[in-house]
Amino acid sequence: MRIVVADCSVDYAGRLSAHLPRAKRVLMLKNDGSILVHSDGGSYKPLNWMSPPCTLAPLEPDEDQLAAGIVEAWEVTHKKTADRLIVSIFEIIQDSSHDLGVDPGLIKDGVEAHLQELLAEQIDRVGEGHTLVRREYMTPIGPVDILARDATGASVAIEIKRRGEIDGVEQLTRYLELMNRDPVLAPVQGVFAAQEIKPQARTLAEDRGIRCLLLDYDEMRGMEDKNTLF
Amino acid sequence: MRIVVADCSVDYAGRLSAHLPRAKRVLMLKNDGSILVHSDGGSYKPLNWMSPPCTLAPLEPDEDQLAAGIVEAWEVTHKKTADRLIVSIFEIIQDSSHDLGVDPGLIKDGVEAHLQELLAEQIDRVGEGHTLVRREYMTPIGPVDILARDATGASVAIEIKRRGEIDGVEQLTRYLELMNRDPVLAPVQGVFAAQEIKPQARTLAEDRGIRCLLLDYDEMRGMEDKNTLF
DNA sequence: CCGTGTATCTCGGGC
DNA sequence: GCCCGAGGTACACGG
Repeated sequence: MRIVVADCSVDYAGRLSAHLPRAKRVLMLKNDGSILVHSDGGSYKPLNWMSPPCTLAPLEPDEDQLAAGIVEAWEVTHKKTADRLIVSIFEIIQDSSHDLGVDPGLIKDGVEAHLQELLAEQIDRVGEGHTLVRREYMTPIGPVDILARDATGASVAIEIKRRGEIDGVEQLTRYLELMNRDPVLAPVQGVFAAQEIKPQARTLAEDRGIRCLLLDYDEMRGMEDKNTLF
Repeated sequence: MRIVVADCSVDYAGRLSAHLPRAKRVLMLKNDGSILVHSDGGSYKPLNWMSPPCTLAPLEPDEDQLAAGIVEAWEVTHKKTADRLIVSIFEIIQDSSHDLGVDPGLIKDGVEAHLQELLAEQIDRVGEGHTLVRREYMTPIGPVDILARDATGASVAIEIKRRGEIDGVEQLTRYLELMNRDPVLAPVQGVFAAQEIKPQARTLAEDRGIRCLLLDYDEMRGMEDKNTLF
């Protein structure tokens, strides 16, 4: 990792063309050849960047550039696409390098995948006597989160969201339409399960005959603990 | 802007909980109080971060932490949500500050709007004998990108995307449903035009009788150049 | 202020 | 490898 603070301008050509006028910025050069150009504002997104895999090479400034005050220039090119980023440096204010080693990486906890896992284990939360057929049941337009059967053996397609909004109801509707054409599955009942269901989503779902199910994450996790600890 | 290279561990609690085990990393502290935690890999996204508006305050390490080798700790709290990020520092390897000033910002040359403009000019790409009615044809639920007529005079509604995905098909479907209720327009044929159409989107579109049209941006731009240069 | 649509999205998982 | 869904999405633009 090399960190350079410099007065510079930047030009990018790839999916779009973009230009950064001359200003003081922080350039972060990672070991994989990638580069981030950060200013003192914005959020975590750099003003401009090049994602790996890419290579950084020095460019020889021509006479015009030297006359304009450019003391150094870098060309960062992507290895697979034609993306190109050029940093023109007017002054280097700080330049330091550090060996950071390989990062152990982020450990995350508590997302949608976990909800799906829990509901698959506790499928009777969908209704008494329900049984799991499989998670991520594939259809030509994407995977249904959970396919189950109710006590009578009828198919139940379950879409799980952390926050249930209209998009999720649309998604489930598409699956249901397709699955109901399959004589082996039809008729398929839809269940929209989420930790929180927006009123508009609930209205739309119920209007389409889709059942809504609120999930209590803490309670479900508690159940799991009970199952695993004893 | 303060840049700290340090041996540290990080804990985050907010929408999710996350933990970064002890390792050498780069900490970028922006003037608005926000912080980015970067490693030497990944892309422009930090391992962890806090977006503005937020405040950074030093935490006094307790005995256990001091015994564990923590020499300093920071608490970064979001001003509106309950998000909290804690950086525990075992060793500071480098610490520097710079006044970067306000950045003039990125100047983009877009592509998205240009596609619509080009297709309106080259409307026969939709089909022989097609004529443009108008761009951004307003409906009660939003503007259709292009309304045209085919060689027989029948209405054609065109939705344009750079990348055609399922959402775009849904959007066009809603427009078509509405427009087909208007006796002046009906029947309206749907055309889903994009530089790239995902298989699932194509499947859904064709299932709904919507025609898919691949757009070649370079070719279309080339046509335009020919028109404008000579 | 909030919703909507886009993104050089990034990131992870399945096939 | 591609394709797809999710995101602490971020971000601009419109109402």
